[in-house]
Amino acid sequence: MKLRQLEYVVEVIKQGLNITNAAGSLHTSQPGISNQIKALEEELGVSIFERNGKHITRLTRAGKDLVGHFVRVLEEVEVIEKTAADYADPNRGSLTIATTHTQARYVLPSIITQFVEKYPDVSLHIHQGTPTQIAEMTATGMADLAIATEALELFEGLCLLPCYRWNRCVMVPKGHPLVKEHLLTLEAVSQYPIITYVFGVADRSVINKAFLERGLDFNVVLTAADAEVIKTYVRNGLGVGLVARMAYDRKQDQDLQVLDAGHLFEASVTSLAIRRNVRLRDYIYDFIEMFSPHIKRATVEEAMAVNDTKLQQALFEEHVAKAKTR
Amino acid sequence: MKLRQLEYVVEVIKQGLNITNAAGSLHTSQPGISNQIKALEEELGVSIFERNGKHITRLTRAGKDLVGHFVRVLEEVEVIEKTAADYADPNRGSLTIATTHTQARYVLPSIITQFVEKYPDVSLHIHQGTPTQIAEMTATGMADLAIATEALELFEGLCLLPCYRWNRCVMVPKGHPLVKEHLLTLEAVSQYPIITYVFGVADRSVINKAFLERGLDFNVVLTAADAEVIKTYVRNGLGVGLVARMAYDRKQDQDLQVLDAGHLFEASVTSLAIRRNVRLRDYIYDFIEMFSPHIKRATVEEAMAVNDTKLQQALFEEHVAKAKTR
DNA sequence: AGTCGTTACGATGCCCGTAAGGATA
DNA sequence: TATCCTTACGGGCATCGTAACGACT
Repeated sequence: MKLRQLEYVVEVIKQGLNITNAAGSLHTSQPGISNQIKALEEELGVSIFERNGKHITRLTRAGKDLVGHFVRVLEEVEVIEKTAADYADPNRGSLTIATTHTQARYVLPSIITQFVEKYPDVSLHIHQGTPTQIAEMTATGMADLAIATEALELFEGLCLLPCYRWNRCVMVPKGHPLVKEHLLTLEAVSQYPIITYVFGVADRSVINKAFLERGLDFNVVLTAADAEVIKTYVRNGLGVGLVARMAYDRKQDQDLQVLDAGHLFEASVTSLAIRRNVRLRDYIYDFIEMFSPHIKRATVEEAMAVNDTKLQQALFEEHVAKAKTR
Repeated sequence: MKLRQLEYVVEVIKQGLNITNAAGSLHTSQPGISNQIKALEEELGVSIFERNGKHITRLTRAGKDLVGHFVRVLEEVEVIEKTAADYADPNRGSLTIATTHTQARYVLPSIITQFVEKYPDVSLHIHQGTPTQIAEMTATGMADLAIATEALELFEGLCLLPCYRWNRCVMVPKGHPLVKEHLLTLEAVSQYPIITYVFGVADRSVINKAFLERGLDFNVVLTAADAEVIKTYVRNGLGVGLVARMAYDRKQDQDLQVLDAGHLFEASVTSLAIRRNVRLRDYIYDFIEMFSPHIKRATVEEAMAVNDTKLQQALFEEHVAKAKTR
């Protein structure tokens, strides 16, 4: 039995039982995979794949039973490699962060700056996407960690850590009538056309919920996936922007006026997700702590060790309570 | 990284950091191991062993951290092999039982007979030894399961399942004065020289405890490791035998008389031990159930899954309650 | 002097990639 | 016909065992 053989089997399954595609993604030849899998099957004395003529149709019962163990072996091998890398050179390696526009544009820059200064030999990659894409990238191992406010909890195999609490603000052009309001109210805001996030980004549903609970009609004239686009239309006078508070840039947004809306909406929590059963490099633990100081290495390891779904939920709630407001 | 390299490292450690011995036990050459380990260290970028000139002195910090993972990979590989073997041919394979004389001679024969009839293609091995040896053989994987009354609980990495409860009897030559006693008492027994087990076998301490609690002097003239030896001296008139009840053989021991002593001593429990994190072949589960019908496959798997020492203890006690008297 | 690990070297055999063959949709 | 897996084959490379070397106890 060879590790390569296990990898091949797992990749063929990942590629939907297609050896050709697996060969492509593993940068090797079809016959190589075909032969190795056959050799493995012969050594084990059981077929892993059911073949109809010259096509793979599905896993055999033995195959289904075995694949889980294959995956566990390969996961453990990965742990070995990462552990060794940390001893070999704790400050060299790569870090891939999957995140949303909001985090990448407004929250991460200062932390990233700190991080690259401390770890100049770590090559950093930021993948931007929707919360769902982010979660998937992390679950499949393409990214080391995910940072987002939504949809991370949906993925099996991810370990979730709440980082910070945030709320929204209203952005208007200078001199807008809303500025004169003594204390901003939902009623006042609802008088104007609203520009805000699309659903699935930045916990949009919280906004709808707030208006609906007060029985207010509100007119969303435009939705966008990120605050920069929203701000552009606010500048054009299309309506009032309803965005995350951290999306306000003191220097670049001097032509806009910000009205805090923290008292109008339920706070949202931005979380960080990592794949379970993975060893993180030392510098990743450090990054996490830079990003969210209350999450120490021990906190992460504790959360990773919890396997029961209910306990996970309980631990998550406990951490939510500790998350500070940004 | 190759599985063979991981095996080599683990074996070298098992052999007390001696490559030469590891080569011997793995049936390969020293240079092969030396080179493979060096290749692994190079690939991982860290030294696993500390070398003083040309001698291995100890594990490096990285080595200590990594070896645990190596072992886990190899354990999982073993699970794969056993699982595959069960699909390939569920009734072919081998079963190695490590046990004491008492079990091997008096308890196992009937079960073994049943078993070989049901599984003629399983090659059966019985290793006899002291409880400590038995436990060690099982912990190191030399034996699939251990059956004994003592010392099994001392080994980390073993999963313990209570099988049955048993007690002792007094064996005397025909016509011995003790036979006339209406109900056997410790006082009566203590009047005669006693022949029984050595310490460390068949829960000998229970015997001492019973006499001491009653404040009785008792005279052990001879101790032996197994009941056959004890019976021989009883036949020679050296004293009365105090042995496990199941050591009485109706046919061969017709010249001896048996007096039950179940009311005089605390019952002992014979247990079965298996190594943790191991997949057992289907027929081994069947053997266990033949041996101890209340232990089903699910019972074993449940006990194996419990990792916390205290919970293990609790589960064990619970099973002890279910163990029947033989 | 003996034990033990490393280096050197030649032969074996495994594995990879290319090319061709056959089966299915 | 297009897709896809298998078989066949030749070249390259890793690995194994023997033998010699060097270091430590």
